[in-house]
Amino acid sequence: MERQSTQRLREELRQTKPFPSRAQEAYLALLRTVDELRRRSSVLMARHDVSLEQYNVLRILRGAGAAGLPTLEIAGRMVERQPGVTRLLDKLEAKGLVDRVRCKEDRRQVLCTLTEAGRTLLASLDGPVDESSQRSFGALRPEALETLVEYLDRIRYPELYP
Amino acid sequence: MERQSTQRLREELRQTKPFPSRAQEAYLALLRTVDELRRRSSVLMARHDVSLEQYNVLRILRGAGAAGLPTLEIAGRMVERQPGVTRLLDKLEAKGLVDRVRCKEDRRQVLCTLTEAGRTLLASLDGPVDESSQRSFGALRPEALETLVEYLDRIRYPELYP
DNA sequence: CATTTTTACTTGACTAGTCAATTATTGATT
DNA sequence: AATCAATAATTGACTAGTCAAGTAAAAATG
Repeated sequence: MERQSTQRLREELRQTKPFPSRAQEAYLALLRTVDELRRRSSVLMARHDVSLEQYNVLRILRGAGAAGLPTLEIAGRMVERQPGVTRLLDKLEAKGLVDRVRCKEDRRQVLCTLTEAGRTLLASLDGPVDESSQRSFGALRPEALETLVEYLDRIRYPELYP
Repeated sequence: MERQSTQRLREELRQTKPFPSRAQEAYLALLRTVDELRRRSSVLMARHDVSLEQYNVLRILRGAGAAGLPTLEIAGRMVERQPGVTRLLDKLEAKGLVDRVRCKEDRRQVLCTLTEAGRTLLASLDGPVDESSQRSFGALRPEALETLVEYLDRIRYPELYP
């Protein structure tokens, strides 16, 4: 089990030396896994001429409903920083997938909403995305998935788990 | 018909629950965790004016020893594609951390080796990197780390775990 | 009120990554 | 040997992300 996966990771990296520590082995496995997952879903998005990151923005906006969301709020729900989100929105607006309107109540904010085109594009991606996700995570039982999420939480917030 | 109603149901779930499925929750947790880990180590590298990616190239070269490695071989041990590695090497060579010499036996290849400066820089990062890694993964017991690596392996190779 | 501080977003200058096309060299095939 | 295919690396044109600095509007303060 463990020995097997260590072996495979070593082969994958074509590395002869053992890992300096288990922690670093886990770190590399994390990087590789996320990269692989990104690649798998990017293929789906590419067919609709949006990037994975643009897709994530669209999905957040759909979750927010008709009221829309200000830019900073979108950034808060993503991994990226504000400037990156502004630039993503620039592109999405140019493609007609998102509307941006300066908020009447607070003219500093810019409210972003999905256009009809954006909603349609998202809808056509729902099936494929879900299938791909099931394919990737299907090898883990629900309890394993739960454990995985807990472990990842611990890594992100080590101070909460002494 | 059937398809539409499941879609509607899914959308309803999305509004009430934060995650449409455990798989997607795990996916997001993975993205966030890797991003956080990248940030933590980037701070260390930044003090020596190299990026995390440049550091990874240096470490691979150290692992390869005095013989050095051709560009494509470095790329093979990383997450990135060749063009990205060429550009990373451009910057590392400009900083005097890496030497590049066209290989005598096969003039298509370019052999890359660490310079003394590169070796010194790496050495001074060893301690901090290991500490940071222990801090991040310290919240997981060794058995948990093993399990984590195994789960990640399953995600990358779902077909091997039916 | 006028002034300062904070907030929301944008822009500039960078690093980094991708795919597709290009160059140089090696190897294989008539 | 002349040609054609494969391989190694690079370059071009893109997307995306970062920090730091700038703009504009709202809130807080004196």
